[in-house]
Amino acid sequence: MKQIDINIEHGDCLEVLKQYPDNFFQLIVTSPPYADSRSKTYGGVKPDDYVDWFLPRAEEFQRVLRQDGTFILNIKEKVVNGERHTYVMELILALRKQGWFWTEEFIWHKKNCFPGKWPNRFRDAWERCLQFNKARKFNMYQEEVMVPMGDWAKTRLKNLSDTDRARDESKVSSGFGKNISNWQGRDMAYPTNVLHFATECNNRQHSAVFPKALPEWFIRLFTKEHDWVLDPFSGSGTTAEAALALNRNAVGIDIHSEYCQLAKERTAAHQYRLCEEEAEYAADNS
Amino acid sequence: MKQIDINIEHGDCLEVLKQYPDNFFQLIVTSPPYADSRSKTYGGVKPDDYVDWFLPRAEEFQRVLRQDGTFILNIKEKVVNGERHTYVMELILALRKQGWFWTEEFIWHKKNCFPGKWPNRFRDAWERCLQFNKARKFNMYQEEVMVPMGDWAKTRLKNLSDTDRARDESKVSSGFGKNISNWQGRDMAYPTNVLHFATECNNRQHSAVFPKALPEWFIRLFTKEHDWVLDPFSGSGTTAEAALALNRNAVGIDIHSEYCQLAKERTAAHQYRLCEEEAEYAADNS
DNA sequence: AGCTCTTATGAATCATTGA
DNA sequence: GTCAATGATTCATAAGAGC
Repeated sequence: MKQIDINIEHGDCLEVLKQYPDNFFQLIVTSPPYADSRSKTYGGVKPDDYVDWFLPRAEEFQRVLRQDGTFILNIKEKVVNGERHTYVMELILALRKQGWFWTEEFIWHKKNCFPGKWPNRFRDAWERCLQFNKARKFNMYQEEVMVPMGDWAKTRLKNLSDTDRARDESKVSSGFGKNISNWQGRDMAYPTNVLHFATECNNRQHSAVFPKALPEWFIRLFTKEHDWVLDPFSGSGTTAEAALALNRNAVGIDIHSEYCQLAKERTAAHQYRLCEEEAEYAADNS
Repeated sequence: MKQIDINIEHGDCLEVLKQYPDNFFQLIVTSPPYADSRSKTYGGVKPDDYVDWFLPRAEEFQRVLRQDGTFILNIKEKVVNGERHTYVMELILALRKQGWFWTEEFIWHKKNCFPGKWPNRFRDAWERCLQFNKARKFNMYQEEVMVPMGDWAKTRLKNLSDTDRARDESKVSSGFGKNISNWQGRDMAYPTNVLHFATECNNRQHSAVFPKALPEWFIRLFTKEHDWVLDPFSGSGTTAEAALALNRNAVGIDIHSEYCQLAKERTAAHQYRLCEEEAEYAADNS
């Protein structure tokens, strides 16, 4: 049994990452400090300065990420002066100039978003999860995140009608046909690019709204066991905890020592479990 | 009873709109032809040329829109060469330079999105509905789109199948069950900025590009009866039909005469109904 | 009125082939 | 080599039919 490592590092990821070699991490998944929000607790980058602040760090991310690795950026633009700020749009364009491929934009639909009422907008119930890659080919394990198929399909597969196969011939102008027989024996379907996760509102001391299920989903999709996962804005260590629970190695970096302390405590339990298992394994094989 | 007008105009909106005065429309809601490399399908604007093509038209939109009016743009970027093209990002930035306020981005979640499987991406289940305004203050009637809490909860609970529960990974403490208590005693709730509409797949001759419910929602939210609604890329007239059904005046413009013909036919039924009602009204008051 | 079962089809994407 | 057309892949919804 291979050892699972976990490093929680204190400092600015721009500096800390210099210790890490090129092409090291399989996945970077992070929810960086949002512009200006929580300005006291988290450094407080102004919306207008956000891109300039982010880019040098993204350059380090690109260096330490493997060629077949993936970078997931969970972000949402703030409302400034009654309109959505454009720093996320600008960031996407700037990251592409930096050499990243903007492969996809997942939507995280927050089902139990914060209540509230404003005169000219509704509650914000979604965030972006931007997928960037170093190359067009990257590792992806789609089967790991399959979801139960709709009830409709299940009942239908019991009796396969003639017309279900007939559309192969009667193709429409688009040249689209279907072959329902492929579905037989399956009760799982591939998900879409809209993710449904409830925000965790546990009244811990940290205000992170990042539910563990979110990094978990991307870790399962883009890495296999014993791969290395990085969260350069680690906060209370949700990503590291998720990685550990899935038997991946993890590095979490945060500029606040309190958060690092918290993250270390959270991951300690997992490490203890892993050590136990290792000891058992060793005993069994002695 | 005031007369409801409907104009379906044939031509390029860039030209046709010149006949309309400044500050005329209360709402512009449209789903423009998406960028497409194939030139035959719909005018065929190439992704790289999209912003340049769109901007002069947006300038006309800005002229004919009232100060307190709203412009809703339903759009989604295509995948080009394995990554999302950036023309929508660039368009948002360009429209802001043109003077528009980018107030909000609604997400249209298409639950019955197009099937398919690919090695490095999942099915695309959402589109953007970008909200632009001429001023920070604009008309908005939030009560008109409130969702009935009781009914929704009831049907939701009734239809809550096992797969629904398995699919919603809201197994956190704040999950589905807990929120039910919050609904007690409340009939209506404000929606969020995530909209759920299925694409219409009726076996008619004309296939609606977007479901009627989508323009309907925005028309109810941003206009009152007898306001003027514009769809500059009208297609088969879904927006005009929705506007008419809600007792709003509508103008639809499309560059294809076949679509204009179709739109006229669709709206004719509504106009007939309105005339009938008017006649009755007149008879009652004679 | 309900309920099930049947059927049509949708702004999709990718790899390959052909011009 | 670049660009355009073709074939292969696949799920959720509503409308309609039948009971």
